[in-house]
Amino acid sequence: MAQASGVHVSTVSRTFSAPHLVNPETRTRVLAAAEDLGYRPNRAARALTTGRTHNLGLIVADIANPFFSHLIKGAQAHARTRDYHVFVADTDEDPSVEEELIQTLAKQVDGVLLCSPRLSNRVIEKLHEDVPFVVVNRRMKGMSNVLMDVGSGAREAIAHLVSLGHRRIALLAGPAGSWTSKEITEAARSVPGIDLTVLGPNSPTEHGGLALARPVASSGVTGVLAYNDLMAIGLVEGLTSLGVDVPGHVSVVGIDDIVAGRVSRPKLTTVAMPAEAAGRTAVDLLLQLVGAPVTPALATLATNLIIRDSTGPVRDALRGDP
Amino acid sequence: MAQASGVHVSTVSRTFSAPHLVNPETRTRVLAAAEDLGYRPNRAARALTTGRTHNLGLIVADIANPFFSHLIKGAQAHARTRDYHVFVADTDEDPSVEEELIQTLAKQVDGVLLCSPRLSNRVIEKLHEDVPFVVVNRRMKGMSNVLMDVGSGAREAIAHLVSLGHRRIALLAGPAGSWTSKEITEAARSVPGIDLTVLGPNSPTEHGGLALARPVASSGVTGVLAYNDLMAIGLVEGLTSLGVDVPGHVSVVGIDDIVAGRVSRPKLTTVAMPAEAAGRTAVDLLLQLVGAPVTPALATLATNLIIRDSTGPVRDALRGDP
DNA sequence: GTGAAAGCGCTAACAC
DNA sequence: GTGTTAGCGCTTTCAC
Repeated sequence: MAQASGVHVSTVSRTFSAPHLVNPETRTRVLAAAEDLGYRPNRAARALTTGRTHNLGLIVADIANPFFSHLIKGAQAHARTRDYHVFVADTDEDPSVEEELIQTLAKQVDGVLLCSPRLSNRVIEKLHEDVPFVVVNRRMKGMSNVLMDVGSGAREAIAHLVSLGHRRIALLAGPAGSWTSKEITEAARSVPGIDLTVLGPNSPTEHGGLALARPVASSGVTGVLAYNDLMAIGLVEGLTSLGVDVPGHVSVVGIDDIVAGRVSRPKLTTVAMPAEAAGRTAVDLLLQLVGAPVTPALATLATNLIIRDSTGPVRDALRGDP
Repeated sequence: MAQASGVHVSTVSRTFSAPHLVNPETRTRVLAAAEDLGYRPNRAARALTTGRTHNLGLIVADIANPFFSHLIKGAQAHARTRDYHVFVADTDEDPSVEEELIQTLAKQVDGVLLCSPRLSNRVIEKLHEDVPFVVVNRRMKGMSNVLMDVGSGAREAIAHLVSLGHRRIALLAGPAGSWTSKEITEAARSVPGIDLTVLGPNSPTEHGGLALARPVASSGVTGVLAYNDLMAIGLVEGLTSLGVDVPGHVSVVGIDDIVAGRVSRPKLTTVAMPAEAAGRTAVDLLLQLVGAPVTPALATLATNLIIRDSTGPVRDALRGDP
């Protein structure tokens, strides 16, 4: 490449990384040579000297979960516009996998997007010494955070249930170690005048919800807020097959607003989470952290309740029914 | 690290890449030092000399499409067990983005998984000179392929419609450039005794299906096979809001078997595609290609029809109705 | 079994 | 404006 254009390698280098420092004519010549040799600077080699890999790591609990897949889509699309590639990794909800992943990725990326980590604060803080983080859906002091205001979403959801006459309400918690689950639980507990039952921790999947149908049915609650839509959908399935009508006997609210919730019957009432926006925002925060280690930033994204058909008024027969 | 353990760098190197060549005692000492310094060999630097990056590229049309997100999950999980990281990129169905992506990724990975590419054969063949490929859901001579037997799935679906008395059938095609779409179309055309209308190309999304509700309703067909579940779901939504009952007036079959199809009402009859398995298989083929450029392999994965509630018998009133 | 030296492809001073 | 040199962190002959 250097000899193909008749210049020294350093001139080739400058043509790509600091074009203004090279004579326009030379530049044209180098670019032309690059064009027909199909030459592109090797990013790995470049990383070795600059210390910038132009890669990002993105770690989620479950790639196939629609919430995360939208987040990934947003993050990846945004990263690409900034000339960054992104490694995507799935922990399968396993904290030890999460830790291992961060460690092996650390040297290969300029920063990592940690989404809904299940690791303890202590471990996250330790790992943070090796690589910049942006933590999504968890409050971590000293790091940039992208949070969704799921607490107020949960309060809104419960207020909606209360307005329909529900007093005995169940909260289906998410996985252990989930910040979101803790936020929801606290928010729900802060609502006065209701009789709250917290069930969990649970696997945040359709199957996890399905397994809760019997406990929910026998608990006597008339309203349910689930950790996410997948669980809510599983619960509705299970309840229906038990002969419990939704929303006739029990009202169900999910969280996330995934497609499956919009098309299931009854259509799922849910707290919408801006997953793609979270991905974009997280990339922004991470990239500004990479440029110059500034003060960690905190972004909070609004959620909002979408009322559909899985919630309805308490039936007289059940009011006060133990 | 070298001096921390009192040995030369080359010994450290050997400890990690060829442990059997180093004295057990020395090895223990080096490993211990690595442990408390948190040292890990820099993969980018290693790649520079070995030519193996231990990275894979994975390019899909739409990360948020459940079919692809499951494929990604399978590929990524399997890659991790082989000590590979994976870059995931989304083309948004845009061929030029696809090409650019492959080019920037080429030098950074040992190979790429091209899923449902929209590029022309010629361009793919040219790009293949730069980096090994495994192509998923498209037949490409000279490269390893992972195919799903969607042709026989489509035939099975249509046979099912025919057995219910349907003769006037519409096929909702997918995006231009989609091999799968072409396969389905050919398969459908090969079925004798039906009156087939092909509508498309279309955007392979819920919205794409929704937009087809009116054309389908006015076409007089009684059975529909859609390019994927997302479109089928959108179509059902649109049909329903037009007062057309599914499966009363029109029977609908999708392809993929995503969660949303299982929970929508009516539950969607569909051709199940083994997305996760495809991801795993593709990684296997790619890795064996990387080791030693062997003969490209071809893997064909079976599909199967899942009959649910969106298909039913033709109603007498409509039989023969124009 | 281990050290020394060269080199992977690039960038970053430093000369000229 | 461009060439020279050194060096990023590793692997890989080649000696010993």
